[in-house]
Amino acid sequence: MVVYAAQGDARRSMALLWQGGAAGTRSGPGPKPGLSVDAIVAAGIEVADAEGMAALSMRAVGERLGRTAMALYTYVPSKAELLDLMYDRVLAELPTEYDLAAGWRAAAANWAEDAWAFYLRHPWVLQVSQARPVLGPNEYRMLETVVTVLSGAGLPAYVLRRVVGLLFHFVRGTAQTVAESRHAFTATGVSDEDWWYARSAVLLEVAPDFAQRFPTVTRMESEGAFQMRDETVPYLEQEARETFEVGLAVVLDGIEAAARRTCEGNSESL
Amino acid sequence: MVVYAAQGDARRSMALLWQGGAAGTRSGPGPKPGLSVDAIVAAGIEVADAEGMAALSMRAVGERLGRTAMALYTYVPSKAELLDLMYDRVLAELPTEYDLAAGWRAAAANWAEDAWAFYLRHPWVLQVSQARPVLGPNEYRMLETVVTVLSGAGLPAYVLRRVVGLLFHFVRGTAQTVAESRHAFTATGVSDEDWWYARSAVLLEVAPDFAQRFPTVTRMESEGAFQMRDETVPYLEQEARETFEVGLAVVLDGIEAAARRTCEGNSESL
DNA sequence: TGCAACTCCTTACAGCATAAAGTAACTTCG
DNA sequence: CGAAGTTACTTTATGCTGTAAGGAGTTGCA
Repeated sequence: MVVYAAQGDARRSMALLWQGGAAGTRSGPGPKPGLSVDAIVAAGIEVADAEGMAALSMRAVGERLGRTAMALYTYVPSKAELLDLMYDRVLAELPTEYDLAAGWRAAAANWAEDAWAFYLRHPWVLQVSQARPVLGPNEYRMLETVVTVLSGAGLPAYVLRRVVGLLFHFVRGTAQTVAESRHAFTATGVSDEDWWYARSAVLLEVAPDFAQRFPTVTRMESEGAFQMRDETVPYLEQEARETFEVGLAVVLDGIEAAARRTCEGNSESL
Repeated sequence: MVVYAAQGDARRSMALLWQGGAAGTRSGPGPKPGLSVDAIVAAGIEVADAEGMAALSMRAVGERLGRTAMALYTYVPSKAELLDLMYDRVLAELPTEYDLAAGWRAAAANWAEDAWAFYLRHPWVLQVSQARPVLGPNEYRMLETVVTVLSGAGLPAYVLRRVVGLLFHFVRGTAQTVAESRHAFTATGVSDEDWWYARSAVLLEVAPDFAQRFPTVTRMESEGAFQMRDETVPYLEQEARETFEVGLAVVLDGIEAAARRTCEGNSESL
């Protein structure tokens, strides 16, 4: 389930994002507002954190506030705008200050670690589409942070801009695997171990020639066999964690290599 | 919209995946089957290719075959299993042979290019969850291909396994940006250019202090400004394409660095 | 000729976003 | 002080979704 940014009235959504719910309190006729944009956004985040993106419905958010779904439409133009606001609000949690004294590489690793933890705290954020982004203040704040950290590598602006994308895709992708693994557990009640055990047994039955058909995979699986580090953390989650750690090192190595090439003066020889 | 793999009867789904719809033709009482698993899977792929994952409904697939939605349940246990079959079937399109004579790096770049094109031909594939994977024959075939190609780098199995994950996350992530950008266009009719033009105008109104608040981003945007290469390809799509190209080079550099460290004998010093 | 098996259809249900219309509360103006 | 106008919120309704339940019609074998 990918959820797309609101494509309606740009002026209204951007005002909600950048100027908060109200630009000055209202004082006209009619009953006093019992809700606020802020309260609705907060309730939306609570629902999404607790039950996931699929459970985020206008009914659910309204219910949490003691209202019907339709009551929310007084404050928020549509579900898409509500999600934009939730997304930008929750991004405020991310730190912005990273010590560059120990080098950009350590700072970048720390940022990636914080972002990873953030995505796992709010896994629904991974389902917000990245094309045609929300363009809220906290999205730019996060971007400013990453760009500042990676600027230390001394890449030309052209490369820097794309490397930021690479880092985002990588962190989001690995975090998503963990998020989906957790979702599968809560949805089915079957642990990663039990799932894998059952599946691989059936796999052997159904494809007895597996090792002949896929020799390289078979060899890698046996030689690079996974070592359980922590019995309390599910199998697939530990795998994803190691992909994150090893992959991050590889990505940072790659950035260093690109920077080195820049210094040697032939930054365009990709 | 992430769609998860079927979690039902493992034996039945795996048999469908590995042994085709029927293990031997049926010859008992009752009317002759008018459909087949193959035909249903093909129709599903057609729907998903043409209208996207969100439009893939049992009703839509049935309609394409001149049946009702419920007719499909005679052949396929549920929508989740149908999607597993669609996923594995469509993966058969990917090439498996890459010439390693020119080095693993060129082969890996070629594979990434083919995978990127594949994902953009079938963007709905990007919405199939990667945790608790489908485990079909073509998924393993693709994995075998990638592992074979990357084996050329001489990484230890432990690292190789994780690097495969990195490469997948990266290719899928960049392709997804393009897929979502295209989706946004067909869904709204607004081009990337028009969208960005309208949004950035409002952004200036609503955040006049943008350059002070986000100086590093502002500097990167102006220095690394995007140069339109091809007027016929949308803006965000060209951006994503460049992230793919630059990012791929960085990732392959990183793999080379990891391999070099391995040769020097301290592969674990990440 | 029955009977069992099988394909396929109709109907039904709960849940989704949101349009439209109605009710009640509140301020302001005459 | 009462009417008018504005606003908060509710109810109702529409067309989607996956799939459970039950029924109709077709076929092969006893």
